[in-house]
Amino acid sequence: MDPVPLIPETDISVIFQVAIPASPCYQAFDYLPPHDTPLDNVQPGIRLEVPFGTGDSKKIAFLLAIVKHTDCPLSKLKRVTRLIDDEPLLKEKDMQLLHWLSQYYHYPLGEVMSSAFPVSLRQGKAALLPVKKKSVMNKTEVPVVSVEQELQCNLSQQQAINAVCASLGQFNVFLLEGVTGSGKTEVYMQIIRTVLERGQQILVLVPEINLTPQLEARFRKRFAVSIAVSHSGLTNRQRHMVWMDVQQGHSAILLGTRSALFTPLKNPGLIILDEEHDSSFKQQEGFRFSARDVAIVKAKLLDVPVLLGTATPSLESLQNINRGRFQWLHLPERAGFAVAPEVQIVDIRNKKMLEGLSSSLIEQIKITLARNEQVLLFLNRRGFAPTLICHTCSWVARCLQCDANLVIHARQNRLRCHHCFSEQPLINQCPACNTPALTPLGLGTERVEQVLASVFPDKTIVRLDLDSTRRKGALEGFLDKINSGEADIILGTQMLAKGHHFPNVTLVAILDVDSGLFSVDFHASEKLAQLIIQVSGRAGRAEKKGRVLLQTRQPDHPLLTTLINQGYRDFATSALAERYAASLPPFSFQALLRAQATDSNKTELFFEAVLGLIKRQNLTETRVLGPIPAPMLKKAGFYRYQLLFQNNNRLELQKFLAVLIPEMVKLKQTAKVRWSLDVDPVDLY
DNA sequence: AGCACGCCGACT
DNA sequence: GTCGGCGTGCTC
Repeated sequence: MDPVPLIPETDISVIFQVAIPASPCYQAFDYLPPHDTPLDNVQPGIRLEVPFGTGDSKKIAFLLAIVKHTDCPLSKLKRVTRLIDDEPLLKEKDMQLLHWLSQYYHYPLGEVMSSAFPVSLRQGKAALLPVKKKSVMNKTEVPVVSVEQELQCNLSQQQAINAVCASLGQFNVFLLEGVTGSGKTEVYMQIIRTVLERGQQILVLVPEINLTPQLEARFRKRFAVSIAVSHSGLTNRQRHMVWMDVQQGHSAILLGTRSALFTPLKNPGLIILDEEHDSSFKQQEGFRFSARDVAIVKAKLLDVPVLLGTATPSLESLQNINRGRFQWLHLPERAGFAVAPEVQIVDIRNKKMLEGLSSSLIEQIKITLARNEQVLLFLNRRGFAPTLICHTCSWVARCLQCDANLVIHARQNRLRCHHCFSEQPLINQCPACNTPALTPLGLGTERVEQVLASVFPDKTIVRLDLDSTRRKGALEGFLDKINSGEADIILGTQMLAKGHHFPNVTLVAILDVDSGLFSVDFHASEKLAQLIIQVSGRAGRAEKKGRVLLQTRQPDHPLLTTLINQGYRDFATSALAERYAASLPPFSFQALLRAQATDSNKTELFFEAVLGLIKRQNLTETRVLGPIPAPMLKKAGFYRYQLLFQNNNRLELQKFLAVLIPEMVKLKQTAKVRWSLDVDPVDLY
């Protein structure tokens, strides 16, 4: 046998180009190959350990390519310490996706790669292979035993299934628009069955962790295949195992939240993204990607169809349908016997209110409870009251770290800031004028719970918000209470709006619609309309007809009247027309540069330097708006400002950022602030 | 981001 | 005399 060829010490004709997660480092780094290691089977996508920086500190790096030369002075070249993987954990297509992500979001490649791996693999732990089972990807033995019978589909469901199934094996984006209760999940499952029969894997993404259990349960009931579930609730080891399991092709279905998107699929056949309009798909810190947009890019790379499902399509997706880029699939009616709820505006101007509840709402609650049906009340503000005020001297409890009021949490006797972690005991005496009585102003879920308890003393009330569900298992307990019929009135925030199926709820009320009507962010009306429709969708999902009440002081607001009289699609059409007239997304493209520092002078100097750079580079094609202070200027002790970039052409905006960001990183003012770039921001403030 | 180098004020 | 402040610059 031939001796293994060793790379002589002096031979620099082999250079390892690697990506290292070392935050602001955008460039690849060059290394000499490791000692005494045959290179015949070394492929891009493997992990390496490399010396990096001063001392003997080591980093886990990712091999990008093996090249023949380097621009780096030879004296600087260090040697790779060791190869961690024998075989690449990522295939070429996976690597291509990561390269695209780094370029599009202008985020360092090393960090992007790092975020694609579970923590233990990031840290360089060995890739544990799950026990070798027979791969379910083996076409010859399809284990698709439907445990549960498929439901009979109506014509539009069947058309949707046929359209996607006809496209298997090639890229296509489908938008499945169906009201709550129209049977989207059945459509997903029948398509999934066909993909399983082809011996391929399915990636199913949901916006948040709470939505995984019910979908998982339905999949398990239907399919006798290995199903992997991945979300932030798993331990590092569990995540590692799930990741490897899917990578090895041992699980046929991967169900998860946005981070599951990066798990490499051995044999991908379909990507499903449920509730595509949901802004939780946008990562709001660090690497700010949109899981919806990335899912589409990934599907394109993999040559598989991607199916986006929702009752309330995002304006971007509707525009993509209008332009013929997405194929529209529509489920116009509710499946089975369910009928659409009746939506009604409750004008609360000059009405006597009982802690946020109008008399007509209380009347409706009574009628509903008398019929032994459940009531769901939505208020997007947790705590007892958002303000504590002194009526003598008008002192207000403020957070010292933020430009915000402290929220009263009566249960725990605390005043809390919802924007930083600060909190303090609840006080009764005004610290400014010593008046021995302070007044809680405004409404939170705790306060509404209290008034409900006094109006309906013999009824069971369940409050679902971040505070009440913090304890592990608490949410499941509440959901059981609701589903068993023990709960009469369900009261809660955001988390009620999403996906949960409460068949006995027939009355839904939104206590304060107005808080969403007058925002400075142009996305707000779209989000409010989606929220109203989603919350309304909780009403009357079974045979019982539902009723929805919207309490407002703006009963003639066009958003509400259009939405209620003409429906979501008409609202969306007029909202798109407004966006077009104002050249706003999806008719233009934006990126938001945020910066914050404890010393506001530093952010000022930073943006001054950025503007100077833009001028020097003569980057005139792209509109530059600002910098402006964030609406909450001071948060957690940091002063925050932002600069908005906008261009009608996505590519032009990308070119602009591609010049600006690498130059900006080199400015000395940049190092003095915490900054972030948000491409396609959904939260402008 | 970390980490080291480097040049100016109050201490044993 | 020196310990350490953080401003600046680099990481193959």
